[in-house]
Amino acid sequence: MAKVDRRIAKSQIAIKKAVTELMSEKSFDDITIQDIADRADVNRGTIYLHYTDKYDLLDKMIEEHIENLRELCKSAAEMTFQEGNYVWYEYFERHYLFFSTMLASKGAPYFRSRFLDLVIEEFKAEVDIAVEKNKGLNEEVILQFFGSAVVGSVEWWFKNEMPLPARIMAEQTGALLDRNLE
Amino acid sequence: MAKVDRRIAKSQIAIKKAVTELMSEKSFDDITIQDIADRADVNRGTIYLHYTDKYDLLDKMIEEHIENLRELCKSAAEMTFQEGNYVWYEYFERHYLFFSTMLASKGAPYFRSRFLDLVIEEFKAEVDIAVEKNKGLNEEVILQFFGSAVVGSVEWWFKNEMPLPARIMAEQTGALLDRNLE
DNA sequence: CGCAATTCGTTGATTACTGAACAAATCCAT
DNA sequence: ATGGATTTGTTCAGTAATCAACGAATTGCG
Repeated sequence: MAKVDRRIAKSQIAIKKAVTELMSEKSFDDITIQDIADRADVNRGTIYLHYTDKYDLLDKMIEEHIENLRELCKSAAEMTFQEGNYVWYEYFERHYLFFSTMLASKGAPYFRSRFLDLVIEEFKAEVDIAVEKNKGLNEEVILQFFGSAVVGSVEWWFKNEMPLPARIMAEQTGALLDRNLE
Repeated sequence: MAKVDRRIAKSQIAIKKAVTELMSEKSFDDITIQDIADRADVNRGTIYLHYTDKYDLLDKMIEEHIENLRELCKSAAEMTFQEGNYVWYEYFERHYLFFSTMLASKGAPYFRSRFLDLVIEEFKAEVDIAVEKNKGLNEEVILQFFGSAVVGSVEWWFKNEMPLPARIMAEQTGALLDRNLE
């Protein structure tokens, strides 16, 4: 991909970091563009250079993480669910503040459904393969069932401040998936 | 003071941080301008906008810290040595990486003498006051004696990875100074 | 030593960011 | 609801940083 000007990269990183931090402190509705600019140490106008408003900014942050998770799936295509899950949980851990605020705060309920959509989408190929294990079951039901299970597990993990190591979470939820879908 | 463009502030902070980090990893002589630019995530040319070369850069970093310590002395003018020392030790702690590499590494022996000069300079006023305690003693000797003592204590503290809390160091060296100069 | 490779310091054209200002929209207490 | 204050989104001229390129100076290896 064409490499971006490092000034753009730095500005956007600072802005996104600022939003994540602010969302862990107060509701998204109460965050002003000026708040974000101050926290990011960036001129208010700079934000408008990259995003039309704060909703667009949050959308792009969400889409970026969703896209990154999708990319991780590609590289994990040949793995078992246990191994593949671990790649995801490492990513969650690395972006702890973002995911915990996104899944915990009421400010961004949209993220949860966006996240669920991705999980289901990534499951589709696997379910096709595991036909004999699930004969007589409706595919949509299977996808919703296990998709919700995965999302709920991640939510529980963040809301309880990661009581188990990522490795363990990945192994256990991975085992449950392997047993049913592999 | 006239507020500086935040782009300038950010660039200079990134550059100085990069130098400090690199100096803790290798000798100053082995650090190239490109190294600094890479670490600071800044174009190589940007460094030349602010500094003539890496020696000028290091000089300005040193002078800035010396000046900050001098400022701290002003605000601590009415304190005892114990209290005033604590203000210094808090500053040392906050800039741990800089001071430990500057006092430990062979790359910047100049800093030590610059630091000693400052300590002696700041002691001068106090020694004038404490004449009766030190009658019969040459002022230059007193200044060198206690200046070296302070610098040596700080060096020991950093070289041994701060074995005592800043608070204790400040109290104990402060007590020794109060006993002799106050 | 001699030569290749790296680093240096500088240049010029381009782009991103800045700060200040503005009218319009929104918020909020009375 | 009304008026004052804040926030928004946009504009503009000015400045800093970018990237690519350059010859000159240094380094380091065979």
